[in-house]
Amino acid sequence: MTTGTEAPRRTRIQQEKRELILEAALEVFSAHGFRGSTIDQIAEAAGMSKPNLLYYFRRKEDIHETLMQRLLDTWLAPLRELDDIGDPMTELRSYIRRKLEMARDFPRESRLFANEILQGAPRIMPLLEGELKTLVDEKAAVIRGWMRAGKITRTDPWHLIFSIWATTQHYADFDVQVRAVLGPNRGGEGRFEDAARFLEQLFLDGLKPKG
Amino acid sequence: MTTGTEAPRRTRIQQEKRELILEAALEVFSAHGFRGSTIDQIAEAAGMSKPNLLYYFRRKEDIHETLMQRLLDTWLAPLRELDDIGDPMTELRSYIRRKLEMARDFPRESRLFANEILQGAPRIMPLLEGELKTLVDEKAAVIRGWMRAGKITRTDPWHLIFSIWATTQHYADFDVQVRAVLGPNRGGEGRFEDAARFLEQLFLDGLKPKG
DNA sequence: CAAATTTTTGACCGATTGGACAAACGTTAG
DNA sequence: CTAACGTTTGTCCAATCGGTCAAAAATTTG
Repeated sequence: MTTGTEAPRRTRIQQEKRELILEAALEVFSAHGFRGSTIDQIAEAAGMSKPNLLYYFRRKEDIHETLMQRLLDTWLAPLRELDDIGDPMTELRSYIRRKLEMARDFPRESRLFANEILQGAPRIMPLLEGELKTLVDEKAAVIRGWMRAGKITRTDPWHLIFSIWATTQHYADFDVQVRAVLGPNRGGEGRFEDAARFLEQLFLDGLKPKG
Repeated sequence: MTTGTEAPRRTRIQQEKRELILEAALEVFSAHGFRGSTIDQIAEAAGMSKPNLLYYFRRKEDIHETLMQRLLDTWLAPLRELDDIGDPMTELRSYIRRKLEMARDFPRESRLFANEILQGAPRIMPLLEGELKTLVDEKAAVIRGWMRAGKITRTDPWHLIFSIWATTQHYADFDVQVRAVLGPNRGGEGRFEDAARFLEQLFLDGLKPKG
């Protein structure tokens, strides 16, 4: 009995070109959404003809699916690293910081994910209800443990996680709005440091155990 | 000299049908995005034929534009109500609550807006840099005044507003994810009350002036 | 080198899309 | 009633889309 996903067994050229296509597709999909993007756009961004692209990915959806699969792994990595053993405040601080760094360094990935969820997550619903829920429940239990031990203020761990997701990803997904509102002076690269300072104060001061 | 936008001078039927179309278009656009939606889908949702719909709105973009214009007014209403004179804590609490209520009662509007921003706000960029920035700057000054007066903890007012937007709108835009993670037990209608409690604690406790 | 294999391309196809149009149908005011 | 005006629809069109295919070009393998 072989596994469902067979060994790909790809050529050197196949590996390279597939990477090229995925990079181009990330650019295009994150900017226009799945239906808003055309194979031609992706092919042009990847520097090849449409039939050539379709030689590496037989369907448009295959590109998107591959992209989403890769994304989810790296996307949830910061939460996976939240460690039961570590100091609660330090753990939460570095989680927030890592999430904000991802918003800064991988805004396209964030927007790709946001697009998918906005449309009702038609392609990753099972993952949300399965892998993601399991992970969040697990980490919520960790946080709840810290609360029970009096290390941090008691709150709802799930909504705490949601609010960290929301605030950090906001700087990637709503980037144009953030920059427009902050204006040319404060909207430059420094906005992420300002955001980091603000979020640290908001979450960590708020979570300090009360006398 | 007349204004740029002439008086529409519409029939009773025109008014009714245009409303019907806009309602249907909100449903469709918010679910699939602009490019992901077709005129046929909107026409069917509005219970009329495509040519008939095009009799009321000459182009697909016109529907979207009308929808966005209406949206922005109601969308920014809560922030406009933030009152210099009122008690800071009360004002912020009701702002957060109102925003969360909008996420609960008008999720389609929220997603329509999120979609537009995600795509780089191609159709409302001037509004963001103009009207929106002006409003936010004005309210940030109000908040800063409260901070200077020692009524609330000092932080960055702009990022405070961003984080309120992000956390509240998250419950509309990422609704499927929230429900998937909370599961059938906690993901029901009660999730908004849980969120309200959490956000109140997060923001208001964090903003209480320190001893 | 030469055969086998992989990669690339131009031409093409059916389906879908946004939109035009004129004719048919309804409504309303005189 | 009837003429004028507003509304609705069936039909059609050009453009775009995702995807196919066979043949040419390039690469790998023996």
